[in-house]
Amino acid sequence: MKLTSKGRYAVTAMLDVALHQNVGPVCLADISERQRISLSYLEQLFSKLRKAKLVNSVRGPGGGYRLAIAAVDISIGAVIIAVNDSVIATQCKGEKPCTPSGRCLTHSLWNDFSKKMQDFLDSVSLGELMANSEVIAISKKQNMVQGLQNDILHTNQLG
Amino acid sequence: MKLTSKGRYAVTAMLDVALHQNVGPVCLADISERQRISLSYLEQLFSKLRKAKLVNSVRGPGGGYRLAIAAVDISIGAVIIAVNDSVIATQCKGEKPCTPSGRCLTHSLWNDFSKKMQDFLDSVSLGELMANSEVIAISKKQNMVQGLQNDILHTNQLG
DNA sequence: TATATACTTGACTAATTTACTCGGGTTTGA
DNA sequence: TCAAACCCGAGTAAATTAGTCAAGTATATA
Repeated sequence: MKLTSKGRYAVTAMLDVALHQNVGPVCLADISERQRISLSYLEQLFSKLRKAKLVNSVRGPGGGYRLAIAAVDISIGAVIIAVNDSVIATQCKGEKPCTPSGRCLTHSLWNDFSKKMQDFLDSVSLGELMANSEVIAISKKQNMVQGLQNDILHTNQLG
Repeated sequence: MKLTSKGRYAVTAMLDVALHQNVGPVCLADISERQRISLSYLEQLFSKLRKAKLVNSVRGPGGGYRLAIAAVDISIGAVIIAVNDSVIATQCKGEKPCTPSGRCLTHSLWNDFSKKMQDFLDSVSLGELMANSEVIAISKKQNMVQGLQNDILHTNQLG
């Protein structure tokens, strides 16, 4: 599992699709403009995302991409793995049985962590992020209204 | 937050120190041999780990590195950040107020995730990994003993 | 004090990956 | 038909990784 800006681009783009797909397929040109990612790079990323069955493509004018499944069913981990083709082969798999002086143990400890990491990334979905943000947005809005009301009250009391 | 093989090397090396420091400071040459990481590369990594106050160095013959604090107090996140000097500056920080058409929202969603990720990495410590592994090791040992006993019983019954 | 051990630092480099460009396709709605 | 959009592969500059080399400096110990 690798986590670089490539994965960030992919997740960002997927979030963009999730946010805009209610008005039909989302075309890459729009994502490119909104998220400032080069069109050709997006093409490469979406080629992989499509092969991973995370999005469906609609060709021709008015076409674009749609999520292949619900946003809540798409994990961040799946998106990141989809665009990082080379799976890191960390563990000393058979070739030379690892010096008994500690290498295997350290590797197995790293694998423990790697597994935890994977589980974590699989447990967070695009949909969850969006839902969280809605809650926060609503809460912020309420605070603003509250603040405004306080201001009005305050003004009234003073004036 | 970036997660590449550089971070893996750093965590692996720190685990090696944690596992061997009971017999005094651990020198880089030993880590290099056990974990198959080039000495010079380890020097670079430990220079950063030392600056991050995660290890202390002991110079001269018999010297090496020690954890600066207890293994349970060193998070994987801290180790990874220590060796990745360039913090990814994802968020559109002020420069141009982000097109209102969606960029800011997507970025803030990514930041939500990034925060979760950071919290997760901060929540796992070197010590925790080691403790887990001990439990697993003991359990494996018991299984082996059990298996051996079964073999003996079986042999006796047949012979 | 001499000396070997081991950390410290910085400059340099090959290999790899990332992020991107270019130039062509193909599909399809209007 | 035509233009919008996906599709595909080759190529490439920039960045990063992983590593080398060559000097140091500090210090335990003989």
